[in-house]
Amino acid sequence: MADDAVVERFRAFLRERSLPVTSQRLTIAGLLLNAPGHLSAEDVAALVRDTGHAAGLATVYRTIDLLVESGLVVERDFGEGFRRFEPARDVPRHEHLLCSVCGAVEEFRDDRIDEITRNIAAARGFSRERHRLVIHGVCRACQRKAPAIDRRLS
Amino acid sequence: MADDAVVERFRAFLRERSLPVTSQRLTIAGLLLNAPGHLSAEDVAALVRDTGHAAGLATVYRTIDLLVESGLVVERDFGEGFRRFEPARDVPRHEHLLCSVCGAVEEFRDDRIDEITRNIAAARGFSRERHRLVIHGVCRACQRKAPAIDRRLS
DNA sequence: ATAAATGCAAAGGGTTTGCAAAGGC
DNA sequence: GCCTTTGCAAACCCTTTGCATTTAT
Repeated sequence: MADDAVVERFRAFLRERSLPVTSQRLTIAGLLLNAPGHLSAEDVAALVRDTGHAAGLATVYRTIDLLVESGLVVERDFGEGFRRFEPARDVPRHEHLLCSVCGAVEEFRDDRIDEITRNIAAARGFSRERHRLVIHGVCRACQRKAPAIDRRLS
Repeated sequence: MADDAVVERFRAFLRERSLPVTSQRLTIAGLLLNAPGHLSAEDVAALVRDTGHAAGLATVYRTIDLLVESGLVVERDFGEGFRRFEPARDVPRHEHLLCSVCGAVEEFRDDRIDEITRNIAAARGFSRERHRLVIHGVCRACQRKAPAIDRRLS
């Protein structure tokens, strides 16, 4: 995993910038770039530890910054009080559903959103850079568990 | 302003809960509920000071919590690292445009967004609570100033 | 050898909380 | 008078930064 295609692209990015290719950077990149997505910085740090590697939290943050600058990772803010990061591979214009019970994130894509936001922005004389749409709710799995809890509480 | 209709509703909310009606609470409610919208907690605290009143920042936060619980104020998170609050009066389902230069917030409404998110959630077995759509870009006013800056930088 | 990255701990911004003093009911 | 709020400062969470040490080039 430390030498797969997407990590190679990060390595190339570092070389272009004449930045040292350190083992921490490769470890973090290898894990985050191949993760299923939507990890917090702490999640990444935990992954590093769990795979038997070592990297301080500050280094995780600093490496994530580089991955974002390289365009290989994108930053997400779901209003949870912390940021999440996902590999750019998945990015081509998708939106998110966030489960308010378990924090799970699902993705969806709908071209109408893009078109609508484009039109709205144009009508307001707004130069649109991007948009963020998040649907908050309860995922299927948590709904199955929820009724029992509701009964207990009421 | 301290005794307008919407502040009366807050007063009623406090009474229902048997909570003391303090001058700080009325001041904060009167200012926030009648504000043009999208204020941070610090904005509210500054408003309090600027109108010759006094209330500690902690009290501002605590009172905002009550206003949110009462449903008279809604909380917004535009990913700026802090939260904003707006009177619920404006809320009937609107979305936001956020200027990434000056931080100005504009609102718009589009019923298709609601319908689309409803359908997406249903298709995923997601019980939808709400959604948040923010268009990030540069507002008309900032675009007028930007070209000069661009030239200066390049 | 040089310049940069690392790790740790301290600082930072927004927000919350503990506790003595003040105030509504 | 009892119970809650208030104000202040300390604590808190996530993130960034300063600095001595280690590492890539």
